[in-house]
Amino acid sequence: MTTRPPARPTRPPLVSVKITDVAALAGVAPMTVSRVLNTPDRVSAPTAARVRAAIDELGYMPNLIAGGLSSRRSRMIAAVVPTIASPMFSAPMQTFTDTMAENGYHVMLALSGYDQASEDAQIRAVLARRPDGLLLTGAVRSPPIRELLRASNLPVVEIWDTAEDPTDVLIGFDHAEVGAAVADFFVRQGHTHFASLSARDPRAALRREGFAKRVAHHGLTLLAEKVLDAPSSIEDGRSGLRQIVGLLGQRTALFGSSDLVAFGALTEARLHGIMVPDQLAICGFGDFEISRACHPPISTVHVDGAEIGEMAAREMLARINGAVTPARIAVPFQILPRATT
Amino acid sequence: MTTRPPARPTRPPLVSVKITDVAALAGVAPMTVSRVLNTPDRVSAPTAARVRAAIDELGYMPNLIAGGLSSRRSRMIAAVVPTIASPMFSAPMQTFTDTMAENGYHVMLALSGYDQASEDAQIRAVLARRPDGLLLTGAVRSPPIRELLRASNLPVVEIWDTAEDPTDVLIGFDHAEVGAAVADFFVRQGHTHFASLSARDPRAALRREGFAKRVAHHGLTLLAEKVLDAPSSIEDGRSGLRQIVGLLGQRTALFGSSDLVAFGALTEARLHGIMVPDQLAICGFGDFEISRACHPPISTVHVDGAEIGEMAAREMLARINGAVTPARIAVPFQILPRATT
DNA sequence: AGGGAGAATGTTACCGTGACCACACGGCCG
DNA sequence: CGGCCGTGTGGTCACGGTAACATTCTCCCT
Repeated sequence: MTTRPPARPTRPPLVSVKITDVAALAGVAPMTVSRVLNTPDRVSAPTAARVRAAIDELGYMPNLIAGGLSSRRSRMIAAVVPTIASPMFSAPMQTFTDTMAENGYHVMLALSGYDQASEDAQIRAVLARRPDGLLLTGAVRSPPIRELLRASNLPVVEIWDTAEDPTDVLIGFDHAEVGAAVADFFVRQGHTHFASLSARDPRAALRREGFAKRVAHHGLTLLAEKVLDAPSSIEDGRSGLRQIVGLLGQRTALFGSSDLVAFGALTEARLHGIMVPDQLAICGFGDFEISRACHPPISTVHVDGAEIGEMAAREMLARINGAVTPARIAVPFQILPRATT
Repeated sequence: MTTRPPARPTRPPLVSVKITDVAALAGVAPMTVSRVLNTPDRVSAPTAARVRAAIDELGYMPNLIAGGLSSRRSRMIAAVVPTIASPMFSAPMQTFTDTMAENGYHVMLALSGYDQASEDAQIRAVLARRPDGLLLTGAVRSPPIRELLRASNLPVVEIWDTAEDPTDVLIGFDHAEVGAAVADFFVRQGHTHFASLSARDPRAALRREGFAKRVAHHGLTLLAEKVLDAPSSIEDGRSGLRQIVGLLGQRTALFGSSDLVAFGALTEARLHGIMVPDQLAICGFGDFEISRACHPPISTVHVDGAEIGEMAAREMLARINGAVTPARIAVPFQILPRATT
């Protein structure tokens, strides 16, 4: 799938000014120019001023490719996420990228979809760029890739998941616990009949299973479990509800794998004349804006994607700078009861 | 704002296997290994097979940093977008990144917010990485940056906009025309009183102005124009409607700068007991999923963000490979009448 | 049979920077 | 007053590849 572009003649340099030109104009050695840019406190003030003047005059722009080769630090992080079309991943990517940029790092984006092989391929491909760190979605499941990453001693931050044995650092929560907590929440409200509408992705599956197990544990009835495509959309929620509507009883509690699914289910339920929450209670996941801002507002599980992205960036920076940080960081989740339960 | 990370000791190489190791094992020159990877048709089949065996045995992973320095081709594109939190930008970024990846290019992501100075800074920062091309949102407005980009002879694809004089290639449409078309659409439906709810971003402003001018041109009445924060959300649409609700007449046509704003306005209007579309007609912009999948479905302006991202990728690849492509590519937009007009 | 073209591979010389070590200089100490 | 240390700066070379040119060999044509 990753095709090499055809060979082409060499392109002239983007900007022809290089560090030696600056050095010549300022009357110093190239190394001193490099120090002015990278370790300014090791250069005397007058020299630094001369160098900066030369940089401005020539419009010098350092070549980070060359610098990266020489220093073996690319000042770049690679992020492999399934998609940025869902708020679940775009929110943490947004804050992660911002926070890394504030600290002089750029983020290379690789989209893996929901396919395991594609994720492995993307990880291999980005490693060829020698990133200073890797941001991954979910724990790495492929053993050879895990080995590769561990052996490389590269900072790896995995988000949105828990695992017994993370590759390096993992920031997330137990999705099965989320499903169980939602089941308990419904049970406390007196529900006895349940259903779920869930995306075909590993984390959504864990939530669905956690929900189902807890329902069974209470000895109550799971009327329907419908699995939808990933990433699942409002439309998936609507069509999902249409498909299970015949299976629902007088009073059912529905767990949607994301707020988009929940919103779709809510929309469709009302069109069918089903009273929410009296006949159908609905709880989503993710606390996306839509669940808060629609009417009636949808009960959901709050998890702070933006916060996770920022934490991931801090962990990444700490690891890059040699700090030893805990291997697993639990992020709290919280059920937000609103009008649909 | 872009702080350099503190200096650190050199990191050991990610993978210690280099091209010379492969060459030694295969009994060929390093250059031949390079050719096997980059121009396989210039290597005899038996030699290529030996080299590939050596690559597999050693687990060799090429270093694109080194290759990029030597060849002056980074096989990387930098994308500067305001945010990926809005479907407006995440949709084209998704398809752009996918399409570039299929062709062996990675995408470096830089988020500029809606601040001009930040965009300039981000462009300068990413240029230090010597990308093979630049994807920008909207035409570059800063003259020194334009000059820099033009002089660098770098493929630059600007999307989501039109301009008399694009930096290189521009893919988009005239936002003022969109506003005018929406006004005409409302007028054809017999509307005489209008309002707009619009984000504080340059392109939304153009749509709003185009709308207002066309309303004035028809000699009709613009009751309210409310400017919201960017990127504007459902909540902005709701609070915006609350703020203008007192100004609205018996029958008003409202133009929202995005479907999120329109959805918020719709939600709030119904809570106020305003009949949609009889008392308040609403048209959004963007054809996001929410406008299609909510109830009642919201009339909107369809523009295909995913298509734009893919076109941008094709243009980018064509330019990188030396093709001369047209400077301006007009993307059609289309008003989709649904239940709110 | 000689020579020229073209294919396959090797050799050399960088690409632009930063790590490392050498070195000059001034001040402070015993 | 000599040696020692710290600061500021310069010189050299390696980082890991690839472009460009050189070389070898084969095959085919005249």
